[in-house]
Formats: sequence, C-alpha cells, structure tokens
Amino acid sequence: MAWKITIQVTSLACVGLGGWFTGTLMERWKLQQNTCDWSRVNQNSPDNLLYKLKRMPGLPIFGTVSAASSPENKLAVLESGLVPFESSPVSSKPVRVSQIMKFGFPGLDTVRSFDDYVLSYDRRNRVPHWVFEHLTKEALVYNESVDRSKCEFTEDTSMHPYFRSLNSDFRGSGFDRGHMAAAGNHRLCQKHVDQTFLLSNIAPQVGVGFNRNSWNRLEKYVRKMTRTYKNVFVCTGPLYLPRRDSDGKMYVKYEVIGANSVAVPTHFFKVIVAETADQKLDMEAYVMPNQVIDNSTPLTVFQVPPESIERAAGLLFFDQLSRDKIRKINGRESTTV
DNA sequence: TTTACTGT
Repeated sequence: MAWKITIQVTSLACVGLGGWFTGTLMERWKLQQNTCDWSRVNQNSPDNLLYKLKRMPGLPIFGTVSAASSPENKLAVLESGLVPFESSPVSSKPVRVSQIMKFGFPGLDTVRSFDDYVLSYDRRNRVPHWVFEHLTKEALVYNESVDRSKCEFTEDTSMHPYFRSLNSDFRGSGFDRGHMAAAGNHRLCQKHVDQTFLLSNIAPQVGVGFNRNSWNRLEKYVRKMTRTYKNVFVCTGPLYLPRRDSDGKMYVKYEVIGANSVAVPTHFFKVIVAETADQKLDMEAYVMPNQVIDNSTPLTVFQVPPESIERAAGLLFFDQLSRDKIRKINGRESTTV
C-alpha cells in the first residue's frame, strides 16, 4: 500500500523523473541515518525517507503549489491518505511543506521548498520575495549539537547564475547578509540551520541598529509567541516602498550592491498567524524600515494592517484562511468587516 | 541569546 501511495505521489509531481525517483528510493536507508527526528516534534510525522528530495528547479515538489492553491485540492491532499502516518514510508518532506504552507502560498514565483521552510525568489532583485516558516516550541528546544558558527553563507546553485547573489556582492557593501528565514528558527538539526544560509534566503540589511538589534528583537518576539500559541506561521520578506521626492512626485528608490546588483530593500515585513491549542487564530503584521532603529522603540510601533503589506508586496497572505476566523489583528479583536 | 561584520 505504501508503495502505491508513493507511486501516486510520484505521478503528481515527478512525471518524467522516474529514474531520479528510483535513485532516491534506493537511498532510503542511507538517508534515514542522517535525518532529523521529526517524531520528536510531531507524532504524525514519519521518519524521513525521501529526505534528499532535492530541490528541483522550478518543480513544485509533490505538487504542493498547485495542491495547496485551491481549498478543494488542499483538502484532497490532506484527506487523501497522502499524508502518511507513522508507519508509512512516504516522505515527511511533502508533509512538512503542507504543514508550513497550511494557509496558502502568498505568490508562486520561483518557489523552493527546504526541509523546514519554503521560499519564493525574486530573480530580478536577487533576494527573496517571501519565506514561510512554521514554528512550535517543541521544534525550538535548545539542541547543543546544532552550531550556527559551523554555517557558511553559500550561493544557491538551484538558481540560474544570472540571478544568484554571491558573497562577493555583500563584501565591503556595509550591509549584513540578513536572513529572511531566521537561523534561530531552525535549530532542530544542523541540516535545517545550514539551509537557512543559502544566499537565496538572504537580503542586504543594515547591520548595527537593524539586523543585529530591532529586527532581531522582532525575530525573537516571534519565537516567543510559541510559548503561548501551539502553532506560529510567519511570512517574511522585503519591501520597496515609494517615497516622495523633492519634486513632489513619488519614486521607488533603492540601492543595489555588488557585481550582481543585489537590491537593498527599503523595508522588511513579517506577517504572523498564531494558532492556539483550541484553533483560535490571531494575526500580527509588521513593517520595519531597513535603517538604524532606536532599540527602545516598541515593536508595536511597526504594526500595520496586513493588507497594506499585501498591496505593497503584491502578495496575498493566508489566502486559504477566511478572515472571519481570525480573532485578533495586531492585538485588537477583529470586527466583522 | 542571537545577530553578524572586518581584519588577520
């Protein structure tokens, strides 16, 4: 039965990749030795098998993109038995992706799914459009075997060379290589934290006063939300906001750095949906300027209506979630629209 | 604690 399911999974996303898939299956045991123990954090997760389901450029793995894009299809995926139980040898990776993307994809441009986060890449600006993460307190428990200092920023070879950012673009620029999916959110195992150091997950950020201070405060606050919420879903990305110039007209102006002209976003956003144990949903949305911010500034100063980010970024957040299911937005009881 | 640089 498990094999039948596996074949169904294959046919969904991997038509014409039979040889690759067979090879992947052959690696099963090898992979099992070297994977994270998801069962520690999710009893419904099986041991990982197709763990090395490599990022296939342009390929929405397991049809996750199309599958989750419509509510019907998403339900079908969740209820079809393709979501495996502990005894099933079906990969946990597609399951993990559907967990992370439970509320829908904000956009569909150049999507990559990693073991613990999902990313959409902006090839023109050579930074992410958005990254999506799912945090729980169980997955954030301190793991002494995970060492951030072993990590190196690495170019993402799944992107065409024209569109990659390189370490040389950042060197001497004065900007930090700022994580969108934060390293500190993926401490379950070394492989997960390593994957956050791919340069496709990085955008130029002001270091002292922003990335290392207020933006870091916001990231820590999101992690802290897992103390009171069972599930925390967070989408993070850059913004390029217009500004009025001296001629009175509005312009979008941003610096680009390095030989690859990596864009320096004017702002960054986070949109968070936090779910209580009894499925109550609270939403928070933040926009912070990519500049030195006084460390005493309360994070609430940066709260904005979520739809203002959607309009500015060209994205739709939590599209699969009807807004009347949301209890609070930015701490306020949401009133019926 | 986590964020990350430059200079050696």
